[in-house]
Amino acid sequence: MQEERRLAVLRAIVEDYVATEEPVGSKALVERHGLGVSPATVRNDMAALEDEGYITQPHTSAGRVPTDKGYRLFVDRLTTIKPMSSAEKRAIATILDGAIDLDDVVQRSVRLLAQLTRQVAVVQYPTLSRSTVRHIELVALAPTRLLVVLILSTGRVEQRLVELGAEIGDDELVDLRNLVNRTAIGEIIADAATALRALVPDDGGTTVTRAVVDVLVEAMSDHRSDERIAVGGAANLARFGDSFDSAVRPLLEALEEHVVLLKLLGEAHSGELLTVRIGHEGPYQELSSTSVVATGYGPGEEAFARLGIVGPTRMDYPGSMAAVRAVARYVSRILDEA
Amino acid sequence: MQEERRLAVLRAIVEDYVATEEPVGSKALVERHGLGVSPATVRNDMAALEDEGYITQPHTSAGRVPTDKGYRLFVDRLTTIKPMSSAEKRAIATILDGAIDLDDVVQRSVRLLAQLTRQVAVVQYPTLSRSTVRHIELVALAPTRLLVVLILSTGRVEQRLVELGAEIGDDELVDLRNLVNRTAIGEIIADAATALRALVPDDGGTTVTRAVVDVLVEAMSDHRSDERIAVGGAANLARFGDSFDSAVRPLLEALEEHVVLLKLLGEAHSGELLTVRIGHEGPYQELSSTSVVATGYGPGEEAFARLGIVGPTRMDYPGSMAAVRAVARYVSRILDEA
DNA sequence: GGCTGGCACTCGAAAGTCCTGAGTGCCAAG
DNA sequence: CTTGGCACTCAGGACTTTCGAGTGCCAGCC
Repeated sequence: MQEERRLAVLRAIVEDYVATEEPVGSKALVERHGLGVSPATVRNDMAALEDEGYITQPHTSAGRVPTDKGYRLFVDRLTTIKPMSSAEKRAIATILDGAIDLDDVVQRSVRLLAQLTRQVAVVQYPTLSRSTVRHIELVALAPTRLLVVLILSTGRVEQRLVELGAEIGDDELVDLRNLVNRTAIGEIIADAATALRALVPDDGGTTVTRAVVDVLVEAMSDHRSDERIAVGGAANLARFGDSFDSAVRPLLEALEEHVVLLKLLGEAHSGELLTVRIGHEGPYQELSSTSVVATGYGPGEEAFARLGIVGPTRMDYPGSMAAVRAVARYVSRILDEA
Repeated sequence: MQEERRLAVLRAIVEDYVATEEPVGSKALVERHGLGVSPATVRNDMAALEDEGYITQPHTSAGRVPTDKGYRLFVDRLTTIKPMSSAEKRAIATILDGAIDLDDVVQRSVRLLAQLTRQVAVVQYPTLSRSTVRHIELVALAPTRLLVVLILSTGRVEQRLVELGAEIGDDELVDLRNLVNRTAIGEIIADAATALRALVPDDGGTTVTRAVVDVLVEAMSDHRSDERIAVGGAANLARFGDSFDSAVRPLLEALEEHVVLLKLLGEAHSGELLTVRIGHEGPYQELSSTSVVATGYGPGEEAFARLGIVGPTRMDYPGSMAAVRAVARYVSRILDEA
């Protein structure tokens, strides 16, 4: 039972610290939370918690502050993700349902997430890798130049300009269009790419076909789009006027490094597991005072991309986790329907 | 001649202040710049400049700082835009020539501009309004559902999902595709929209045609894309650790308000005029300590979108102006070729 | 054994004080 | 018009003092 109270104390410390941004002392603690014991008792507990590494004192005579380990425990054992209010749910639904295409869904999600959590939100665009080919369109812009449009099952549209080495006639164009579509439609892009490549013998084939196939294969294996992300809510960083150098500056710099952000979000696994990475647990030393709350999303069981929020270690974890999870679910549902 | 020297003094003050971020005094001024007079003389000039409102003292006994009016004069009369070094020119060329499509051009421009100026860069996506229809594609996703793809002369691709009220057969689809393409291709989108609308009599027409036309017209008149912009280099704001509240915070907040940024960039006029808006000259009071250097860009003589940088009033105007102009020219040239 | 009140102690933050030097304005002389 | 000289101002840094929130520990109590 003392054990239980200690955890209660830790929870109280985390909650107060997150709320006030100031080290919390024993007296304030008993006043604000109704733990039925005296400050002295709490002090003993705090000493114990400190020994175990869950909290520290910034300086000798000040209140306690949770350590990364403390937050970890808080997240793992003391948090029940509070469900979103029905008003919030409705807001999510209305905002996301208004989206007109995939890009719009992503952009709306970012804004939404940033607003809900008042943190920096990051959403990865769905990756190509698991999507199938829905349609390929060839548009003649000039006798020797084509616009190749690749439409995928996720709604993503990739477009490329091709300079053919030679002229192409209308009939030829129709034939080619039929050919590539027959070959690729319905296939997962990896398979589509190999099938297309097989159309062109190693030694030759017509220059035109070769050019078009090359560009399609390139577009399909282009992992640039795997790395595309949308970022929003940078303005929320302004709230952390204090701790500017330690927390805001490095984060601000990281925000433009999409590779870094991707790594922070983590790998997209299947299943919908919510990941919380606290401070030093992350891969970047400079970001040791920022945490990441992220999860995968995608239609059905597949998680083909991730989304989440990035903020200071001192953040409202339950709230953030709830928001991230809720938005991910909604986005997944929308992708399901599409 | 005293008049001339006074301007020299103003220029020296601006340059020093921009470089050092500290109020500049008479003594330091004569030392660092080779004006062949004594500090006392400079002091007289400074007093005069202050009377006329070009500079002020932050407090009684400190150096002088340029006012917005001072910067204005500096930009208008004391600045010759220094041409970019050939190395810089080459860098611009290589980076922008590597772009694969319109979006990529815009995104690369933003990064480039941010790097060159070490400020926040903003690039508006080319507006729809002056572009023509290159091709319209209809893809059947399901018997009652179409993907409508609208390809414009700028390389922009707009896509919409349409729920038809009824099923559509293959032949019907081909006919419809031909019809809309015949009607719209080559037209400026405004004209294309009216022409398309004329296809459907007010009282009826087939539901399918009506649905497709509606969505096309909507896509063509969708001014959402007029408001699309790319932002980059927010990390550069981190350099202004001082003056955080006055300069960085409001700007950081504005960065997400694309409407605000668009207004800052200004209207796209034709011609390539470089606009500099200093501090309070801008439309937003909260941004009274930020300046904007922007210009229009676009193929040929038409400026159909704008790009520029946003930063503190205390910025390197000649350098920023040179970079903005150079990037705009290059982007325009690329659009010319495409 | 655990909880509590009491008490001496620590030490950061805020407020007060002093001092220095960069910078100014003005004046009389060149 | 320029210059050297001079008295004056005042923000910012260094130093000191004060204040109080918070702590650790101990002896007594349940």
